[in-house]
Amino acid sequence: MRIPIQINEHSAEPLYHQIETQLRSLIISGQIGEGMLLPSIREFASGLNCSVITVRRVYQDLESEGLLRTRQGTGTFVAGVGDQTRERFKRDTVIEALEAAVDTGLSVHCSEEELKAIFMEIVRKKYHQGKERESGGK
Amino acid sequence: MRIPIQINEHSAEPLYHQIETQLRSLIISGQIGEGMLLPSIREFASGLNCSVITVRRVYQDLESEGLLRTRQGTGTFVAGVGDQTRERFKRDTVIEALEAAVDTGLSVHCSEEELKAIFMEIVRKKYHQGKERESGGK
Amino acid sequence: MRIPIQINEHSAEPLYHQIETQLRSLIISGQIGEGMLLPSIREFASGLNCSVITVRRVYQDLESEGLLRTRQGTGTFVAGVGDQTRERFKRDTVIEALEAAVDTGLSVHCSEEELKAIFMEIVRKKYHQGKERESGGK
Amino acid sequence: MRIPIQINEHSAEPLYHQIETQLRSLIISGQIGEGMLLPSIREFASGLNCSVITVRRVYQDLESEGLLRTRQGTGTFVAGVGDQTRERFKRDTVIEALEAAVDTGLSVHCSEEELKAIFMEIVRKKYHQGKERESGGK
DNA sequence: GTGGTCTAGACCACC
DNA sequence: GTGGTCTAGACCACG
Repeated sequence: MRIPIQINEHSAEPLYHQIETQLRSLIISGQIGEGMLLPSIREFASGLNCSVITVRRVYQDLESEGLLRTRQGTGTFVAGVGDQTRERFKRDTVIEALEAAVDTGLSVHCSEEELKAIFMEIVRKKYHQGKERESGGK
Repeated sequence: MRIPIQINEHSAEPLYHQIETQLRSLIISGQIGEGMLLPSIREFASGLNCSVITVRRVYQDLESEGLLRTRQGTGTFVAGVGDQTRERFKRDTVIEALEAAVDTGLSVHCSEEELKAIFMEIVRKKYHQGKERESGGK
Repeated sequence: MRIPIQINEHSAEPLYHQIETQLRSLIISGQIGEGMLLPSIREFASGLNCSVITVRRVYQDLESEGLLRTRQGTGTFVAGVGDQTRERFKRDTVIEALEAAVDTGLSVHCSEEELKAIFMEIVRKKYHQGKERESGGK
Repeated sequence: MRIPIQINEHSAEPLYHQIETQLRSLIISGQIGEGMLLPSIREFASGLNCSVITVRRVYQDLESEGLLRTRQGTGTFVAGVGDQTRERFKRDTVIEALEAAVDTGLSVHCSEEELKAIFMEIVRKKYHQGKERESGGK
């Protein structure tokens, strides 16, 4: 299976962290289903054009979070995530991200109205964009 | 003049970066006015309980962004940025923060409605909180 | 790879600035090609007989100019700048240098004819010198 | 007498050095004639909006070069500069400036033809501009 | 007094 | 191995 991960070379964010964040999202949002076999470390690393050490670290970290399970000689699988856990995680993730953004707005003294207006515009753009792409793909 | 900077010792965010971010906010939000003389690097460092080198780096970085101007033997000043530039700077900062948050929402397949609801709740809480504090302070 | 940098110990020009200027020239003149891996800061510092901090500063400054790109744990690379950008960069550098020289001529009331004559003589000498050295080297 | 000095606040060049360079040019090019009384340190400093210490340093430096002469209680005068000295100085100054510019051209691998073309253009612009201004002033 | 430069050395995170 | 951060401390140049 092909795992859709986007690497941003120019970001200051460490490679392993970019991969972890995205893979975690894919698992928890259910886009990579429970029990599914992930690519081998070498295969994944080659696909991402990065070091095997980096992928190994990602698998280890997510395993220690309980999201993955490794079976010697067999491979790495997606562990079971309860619906309740999934929902709570999604919500927590979103809340954290939005709070950070609102804090930024507050720090530069952006008015409540302006912040809301900009937010609505961005949501409209990004969610609409996605729908168009889906429709286009049919 | 006393510059209100909050340092979080336990954060993974580098010291110099915390200071930079906050000082940048103070400048572009206009809370530190154009032409104002900032504390000397030694004085500031002592106040923040950090090395002079760290403060120097902050001043240097913000100077290379065009927000500060320093003259040897004289001190470091807030550079003159037009209101227009400041507004653009402010808007860009907010847009960037909100886009990151909405991207996060998209990545975990959060619905548009849920995202908006959570956002409104957070804004209400944070902006209201501020007002209460202001009223309480009177 | 060996980077040819000449340090002048006795100059009033700061060390880091000498290195920056020369390294910038090597990059924008295309002598160090796009994507090339530069020496590690420790290696470079040892070769230049200076502190790692000084080299680090050079790499950092050139990165903020967009000429270099560095990734933690991997190294520092020459950033991809288009030929167009490089040409503009080159031309700007030369124009700036020549304008400063002509301004000097004007400030001491040197006549247009004399200035041109001296310029031609210097160009002839320096460009010819270079060619002789190349021929001599064969 | 009003001494025409232009200070560039944004330059990294130290204040005293900017003043020295320009005053030296004015004296050696003969625009401030031999024996002329310069403004008092305080007066000059006030006119330039800088510290008296800075002007004092300028006068001292130029005096030690033999270009100025200070008489206790009387003031600072322009010392005599022989025509020969004046001519040699002018020439040396111009040569030094042009050599630096040509070196820059060489360092970025600018071709001889291009360098000459850019130079001619700049000379034409700057010398012509001056003449126009003179004519316009009449 | 101010900022500007450079050093040696430490510890951490990343690959 | 790589770069990233931070420290203490020195010395110089500027105003």
